[in-house]
Amino acid sequence: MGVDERRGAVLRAIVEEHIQTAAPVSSQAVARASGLSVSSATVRNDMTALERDGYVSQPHTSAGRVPTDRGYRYFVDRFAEPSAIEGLGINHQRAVSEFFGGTHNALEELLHETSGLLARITQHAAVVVGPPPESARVRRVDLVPLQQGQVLAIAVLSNGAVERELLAVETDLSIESILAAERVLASLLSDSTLHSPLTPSPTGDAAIDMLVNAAHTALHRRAEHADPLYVGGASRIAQEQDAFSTTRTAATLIELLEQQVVVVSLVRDLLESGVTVSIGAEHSIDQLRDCSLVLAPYRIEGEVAGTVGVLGPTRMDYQHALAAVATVSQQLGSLLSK
Amino acid sequence: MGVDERRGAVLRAIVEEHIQTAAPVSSQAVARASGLSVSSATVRNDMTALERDGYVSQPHTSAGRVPTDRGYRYFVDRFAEPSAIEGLGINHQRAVSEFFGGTHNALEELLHETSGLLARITQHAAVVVGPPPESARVRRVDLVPLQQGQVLAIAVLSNGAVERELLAVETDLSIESILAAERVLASLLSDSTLHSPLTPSPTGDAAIDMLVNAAHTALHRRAEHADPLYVGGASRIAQEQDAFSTTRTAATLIELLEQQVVVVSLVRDLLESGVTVSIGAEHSIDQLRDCSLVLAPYRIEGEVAGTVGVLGPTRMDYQHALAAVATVSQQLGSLLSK
DNA sequence: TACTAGCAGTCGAGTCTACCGACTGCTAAT
DNA sequence: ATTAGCAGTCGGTAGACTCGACTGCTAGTA
Repeated sequence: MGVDERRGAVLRAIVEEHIQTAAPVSSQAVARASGLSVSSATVRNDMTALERDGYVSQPHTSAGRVPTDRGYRYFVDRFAEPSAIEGLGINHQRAVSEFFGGTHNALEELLHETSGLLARITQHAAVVVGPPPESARVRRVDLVPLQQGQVLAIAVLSNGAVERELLAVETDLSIESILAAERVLASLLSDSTLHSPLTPSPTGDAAIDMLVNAAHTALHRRAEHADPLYVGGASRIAQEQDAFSTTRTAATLIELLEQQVVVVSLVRDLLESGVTVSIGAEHSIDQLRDCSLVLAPYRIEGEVAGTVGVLGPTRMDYQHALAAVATVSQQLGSLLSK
Repeated sequence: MGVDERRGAVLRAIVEEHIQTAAPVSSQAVARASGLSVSSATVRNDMTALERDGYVSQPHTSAGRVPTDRGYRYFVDRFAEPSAIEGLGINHQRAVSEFFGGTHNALEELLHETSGLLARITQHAAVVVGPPPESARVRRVDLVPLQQGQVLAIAVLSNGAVERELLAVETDLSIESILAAERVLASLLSDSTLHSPLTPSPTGDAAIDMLVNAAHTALHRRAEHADPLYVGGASRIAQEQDAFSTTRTAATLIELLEQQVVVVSLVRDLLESGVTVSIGAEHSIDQLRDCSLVLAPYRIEGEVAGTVGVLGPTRMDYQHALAAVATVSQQLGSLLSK
């Protein structure tokens, strides 16, 4: 076995040990657990080399080594990815099967529950990005008068999502005008996407045209909103005392998840550049400096429709997280394709 | 000034001081800040009496006094309630006005944003319980076929809420049958509540009847679900380091909010017995032992429709919280009544 | 050249002590 | 009834000390 190969094994042992114990890993522990038959002194030499190259670091002089972001990165690229699918225990596999085998409700609820499932099996916070509204076709458009001067515009999409916008209208608008506008919108939008650039053609009746336009732009605008995000198990973040030093950082993280938009765009950016695991400060969101994000896109009828992901401390079980997101995304995709 | 009156003033000073400083309050501090012109020795005598009666307690022998749940209770009943509405600063009042003056979307989004507003001005977690589905009348029923064998049943309610249920149907169901079922449901449910005990009368066509029944029971069941809960500012809980000793308890609290059901029924129970402020262990939810809950129902056209509330540590600014929930609930109610 | 054994050095963490200061409770005086 | 003053209690902090878990280095070995 060459030196480089052994150093990889040492790094691997350091990462695996550190994931388990959360403490700096000593040369002795590596010599004992790595399966290599070398002395701790040799391991120490390798460790100094690994430290020189930036894969591990020392909290203080007389302590063991802790992996750096770079160390985790090497570990994930080299050791974790291949066996992703098998890495899920039988219990978790069964939980996933039961979940997707059971009955579910409309899209939004399903996605929300999926985030809960992922959080449960990984013990970390989980996110699910829903399919963007423009990916589905309009199946139905309703204009429902609620009170004087208020009309609710509703679009039912082919994936089961429902988009709504509340419109303010003139109070003397007749039921007949609303029905007429509804018909115009239905013929305009049916089987196209909300995002489609069609413009309504005037009917001649100004009141109807105004309502049609208002509803059309409102629904159109909604389709351009950020994709919907579902967060599960945010409370796990507060449990990870050791990883997120101050409670302040934990609170900041939870707040970030509440705001949604930052996370959604980060997830999108990462996947667009083909990244499925983002470790520590690799991305540019300062508040997520101490976190890793493990992602897997899910496909509906072959097309990428959304993403499931796990958000945990950099010191997380990547094998397990990768296996979890892979399994869940695959099952979710096939359920939604059905 | 009688002795009892002075003791009340001492208790009041202790509570107010403790709310500000989060530390045990000494007799000196009370003598200085209470506005009473008595010596600290007199205050000490009153403090022992207050302790004997269970209003305050001493963390250890040589420390100041801390209010007990009972102390807070006396404070809230005696000093806080009267001036509730005025207790909101001008900045917060403006924030509320701006919020309710702006435009909003369909009901669910409005309620969610309201919880965020309340969290922002109180600096605590906030909850909003939405109007129960059965309180609104059905304005529209849709049966939208999504894919082979799937029909989405949608009910639009008069308050702008939309209830959905996904139905599994036989794959060879014709569009005409679905439309026929939709008509039956529409005439059955229109202008009644989802909760209404009407039963559909058979049409003679078995396929149609089956679909009608499935949709009807599904929507009916949904109306019996717990009322919807919107949580804002859950991250504030993690920020309150001193109040929730371990991070464990903070995590438990956030988890409780995620689960929704416990909180919803607690809020309902409290309001039904006329309680608007629940302090510490007064209620029976063990995880909320160190929390207080400040509630205010909001009314839509005179009828109680839901609740807004603030969830914080027992050591919270009750004056401010009461003012905040009072103002927000009032404004929310009048917006929804409009 | 590659590895190992062993020793000296470093530093964090835990323990013990002493001390300071912030309180209270009590008593005697007003 | 109130107050001033004093003695007593106890938590928190700082310093000294020890323990032990590491590493880095050097000299020796295959």
